[in-house]
Amino acid sequence: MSVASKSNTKQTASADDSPDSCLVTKLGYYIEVTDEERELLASLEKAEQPVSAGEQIFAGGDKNDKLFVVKHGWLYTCTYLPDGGRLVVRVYHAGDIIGMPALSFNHHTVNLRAVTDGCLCPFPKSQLDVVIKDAPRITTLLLTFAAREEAILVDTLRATSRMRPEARIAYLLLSIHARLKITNSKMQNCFRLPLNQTDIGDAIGLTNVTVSRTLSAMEAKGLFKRSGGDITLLALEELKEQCDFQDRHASMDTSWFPY
Amino acid sequence: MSVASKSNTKQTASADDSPDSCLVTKLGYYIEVTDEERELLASLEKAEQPVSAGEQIFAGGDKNDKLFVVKHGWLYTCTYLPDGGRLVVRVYHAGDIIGMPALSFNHHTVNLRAVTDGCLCPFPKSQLDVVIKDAPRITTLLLTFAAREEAILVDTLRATSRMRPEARIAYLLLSIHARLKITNSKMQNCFRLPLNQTDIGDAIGLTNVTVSRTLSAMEAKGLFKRSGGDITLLALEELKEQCDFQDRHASMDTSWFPY
DNA sequence: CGTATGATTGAGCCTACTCAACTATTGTGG
DNA sequence: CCACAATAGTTGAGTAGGCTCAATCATACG
Repeated sequence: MSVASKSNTKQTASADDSPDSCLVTKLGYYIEVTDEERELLASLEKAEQPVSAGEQIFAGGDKNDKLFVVKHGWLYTCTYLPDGGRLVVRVYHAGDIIGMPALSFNHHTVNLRAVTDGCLCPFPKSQLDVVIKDAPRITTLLLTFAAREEAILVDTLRATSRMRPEARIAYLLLSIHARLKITNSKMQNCFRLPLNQTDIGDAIGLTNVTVSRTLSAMEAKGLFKRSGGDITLLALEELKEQCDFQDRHASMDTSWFPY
Repeated sequence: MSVASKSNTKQTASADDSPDSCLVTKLGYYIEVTDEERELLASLEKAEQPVSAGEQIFAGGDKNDKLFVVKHGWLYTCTYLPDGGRLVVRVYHAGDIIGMPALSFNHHTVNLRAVTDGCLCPFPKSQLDVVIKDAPRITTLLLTFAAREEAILVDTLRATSRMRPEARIAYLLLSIHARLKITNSKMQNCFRLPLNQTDIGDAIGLTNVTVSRTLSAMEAKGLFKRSGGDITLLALEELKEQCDFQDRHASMDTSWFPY
């Protein structure tokens, strides 16, 4: 599961960093990564671009020729509705690759904004070529990741468009929790949630008012505890049941992978 | 755009068939397909499995080791909510590959049901290996397709979770229209829509009652015309504006592809 | 300490839902 | 070819849940 650390990068800024490259940590959760593959992946993380809380990194419509590996920090992509409403599409953490959905387009389809200070590693789309030609296992994993995001987005659609506010909140908390656990093996049921209630609402189709009321009601029931910006999930099973939650991150069928 | 036809397959059952393999027709819309690639793709369509209207092909939870190419017919994937509600996730037509979102899982995440009589070509997941190892351009295209589905699903989420009934209907009609145009170059603004109003409602988060009222209101406005199961879009621009529609199918950035 | 941002709480409203009856269409067997 | 059944679509009336608007309270930061 975990990967022997041998890199000498010097980032220590955030709790969700690992001594190894974040990308390797994440991919290494699912497959064994060879030294050649490790080197190939490291080449995607050569450039560094620090970002600060609240900063917009790109906007929908901007020219789009790069992808980004998240080194640390929280970010989200969002899109605006004709009526001015906003939809938070996806929250990104260390080890995530940002930009895949727009691979096929010349221009970005969403806006990217940093929630906290952080660091991105931009690399050109065309650098995927090297991976595709030289590293079939990594390619397969990337394809599988992209396909999996579809399944996750369907879960989001299910929760966001058809469930009660309580269930939507439960879904959001559990999905963030499940994502964080992959690159943060020591994490238990407590994590920092740097989103405000408007962000949360925009992610699950509620107003900040309903989010506030619902969070209070759920906390009163003892489903979780808030303190500062931290969330502690107290009744995991009940939360899961409430929104019919499936963890799409914990395991993966790699039996059909090449080699 | 279109591909020189040279195959001698014998299907003529449905209007959306082409003399070439459906998969080649679809991929060939975006890149030039070489003869070797064509042969590789044909090997994915060797097996045939006829399906009849209403039939359930697999259910969520079933063992999942295959993908399917749609040869002809309409199908959809759907999932059920804890309260018994149903969500139609995606409609599939000739040339589509079914099952990508579940690539990473041992078990299906959704149910697959045939809307009309049709024909599927099942092939094992592991057959993707050959593509990944031998056909980097096809691999890139598959990766790009998977990533694009994410962008499309975000559009769906935007419409389904946050727009008025009229806009949702507009979105559904336009997205089906955009998909059909790819493998059906002669199609204009008229197409057969074999979904009933309950299916439509389950696809965009409305009840059949609201779908009925909304369809009637939109038809009265002259946005489209219904007759039998056929839909003719009369005011494309107005429909597009109503739901802020982006055609994710018509074009694709292939500039960064290998070779 | 003052300001800005974020969270909470209350009151009233609006839209799509539910429930229910009815009409239209399609398909099948006598 | 017609009669009947089953499925699909339409229409009306009443309801409820989350939204809007708005005021107040809490927290963080310079």
